[in-house]
Amino acid sequence: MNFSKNNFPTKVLTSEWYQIQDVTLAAKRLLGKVVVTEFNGLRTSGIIVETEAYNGIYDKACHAFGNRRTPRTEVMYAGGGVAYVYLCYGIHHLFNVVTNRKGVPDAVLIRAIEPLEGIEIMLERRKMPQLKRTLTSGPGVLSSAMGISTCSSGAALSKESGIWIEDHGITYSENELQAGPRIGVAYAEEHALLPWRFSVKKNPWVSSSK
DNA sequence: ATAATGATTCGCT
DNA sequence: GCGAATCATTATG
Repeated sequence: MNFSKNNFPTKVLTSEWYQIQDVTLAAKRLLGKVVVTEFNGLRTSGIIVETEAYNGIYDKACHAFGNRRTPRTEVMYAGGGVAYVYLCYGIHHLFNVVTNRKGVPDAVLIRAIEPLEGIEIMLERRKMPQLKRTLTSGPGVLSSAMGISTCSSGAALSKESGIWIEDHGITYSENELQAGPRIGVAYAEEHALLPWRFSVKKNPWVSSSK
């Protein structure tokens, strides 16, 4: 058994954990969890400090709005516990965690992490000389730092696929969390202002986008 | 086959 | 604060 810094027995989240029916609850529960990647023996990890919920077919900001099924969105229907990674603006690979049961295309976008392991590796991937807040504060740069690409889209979150999430016993009470509108979804009309972006209050690693 | 469009980031002002 | 970079995905003809 492995232990975290605070002596908590770390455990890998199983696919059962991701079957949460309420995607906003899933987004809140993912805060404090630890996302880990290990590609080519290079291990990196970080504590999730900012997420956004995307509510499947009912959410105009979600790629699966109106039950849209395309080769890209199909992985969101596979059931909780797989990764949905897609390319945004032709440059950025955005990492989402699929939640809820099979056939319900809910997903949580991971927007920021607090670096834990493999900081040297992340600095090199980002071509940054030293550790700064911007290393992992934002969905695009976080994927860059951890080596996540669209190659992982559809992969089950497990050690076998090189990308998974662990529980290190870090939890937050409701008043330690902050909720606000999601970023970059102005086109989603009446769904644009829903307070479905969640972050840890006063955490310096949260992305600065307003 | 072609054209429009981002769940963003970075550099400059 | 503002605008460009840049390309897979998608819808449409």
